Amino acid sequence: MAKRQQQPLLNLSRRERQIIDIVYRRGRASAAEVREDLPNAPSYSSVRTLLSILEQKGHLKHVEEGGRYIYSSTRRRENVGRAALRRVLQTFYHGSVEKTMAALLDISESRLSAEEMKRLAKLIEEARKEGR
Amino acid sequence: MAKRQQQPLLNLSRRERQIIDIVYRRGRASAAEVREDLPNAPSYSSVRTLLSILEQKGHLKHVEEGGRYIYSSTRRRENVGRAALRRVLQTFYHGSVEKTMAALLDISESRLSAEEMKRLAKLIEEARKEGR
DNA sequence: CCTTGTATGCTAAAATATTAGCGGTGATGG
DNA sequence: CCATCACCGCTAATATTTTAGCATACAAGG
Repeated sequence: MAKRQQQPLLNLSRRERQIIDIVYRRGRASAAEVREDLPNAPSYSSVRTLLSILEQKGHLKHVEEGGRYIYSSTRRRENVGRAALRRVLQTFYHGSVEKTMAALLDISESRLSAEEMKRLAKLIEEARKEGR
Repeated sequence: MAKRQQQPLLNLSRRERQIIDIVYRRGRASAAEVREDLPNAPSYSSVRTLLSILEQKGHLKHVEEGGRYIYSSTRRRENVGRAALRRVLQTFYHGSVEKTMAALLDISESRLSAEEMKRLAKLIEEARKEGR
């Protein structure tokens, strides 16, 4: 039974994916900036082509700014982030939030300040109350 | 400045990615099972070709079982999961564990039992102590 | 022992993705 | 006013991905 195609992002080609990733990471970017971040960057011309395609497919939009195009996503970063998170959750952690969180804490231990920890604890506490 | 290619998984084609995703999700799978989960599933034959390619590239391995091949990943699910999590963290949440966690709690609120919440709180508490 | 169903390997065609070249435009500054 | 620079749109060649067909093997059932 073929699944429905709920995730347009999962249907992108390799380059398209790399590029859209860069745009999300940066928030907004020109063709030149995208190119800077691309592994094995192709010609400037190629990057522009891909950007056009992504725009045509509805993933990106652009505004002209000082004569050049600045691209950004058409979808809310927030939503796409959640979808990506959900995917990781399902694919690698059997849907277990607990396991995912443990992993998350783990990969970032050194970077977490006491202050952040505190806020995290609070987040959990709140979710706990709400869930009741 | 072109970045180094640290993530072999980011270099896969569309179908390859979809397939490897399925294998991770299932843990292990036959060609027929993979095909079941593929959106817009191509022929059985095509799926097998892709599986061979992925094996050749070193992403998958197989064992014969009752006359057919059962595929699984060559890399530890754990490690790949973390890499994926790191990517989401960077791409959508500016590297903020706190924000990521908030989102994680958010997408799953209904699914979280009180028991789980408790364990989560404990996890945070422990990380907190360790981090001191 | 033959037929059927389910697999595999190998091969090649068809479809898509990827790349880059060319011509044109507008801004800048000598 | 002209040369240069940094863009963009359009087009087309090249490379890769994706698909499926065909020959074969092996096990199970009649």
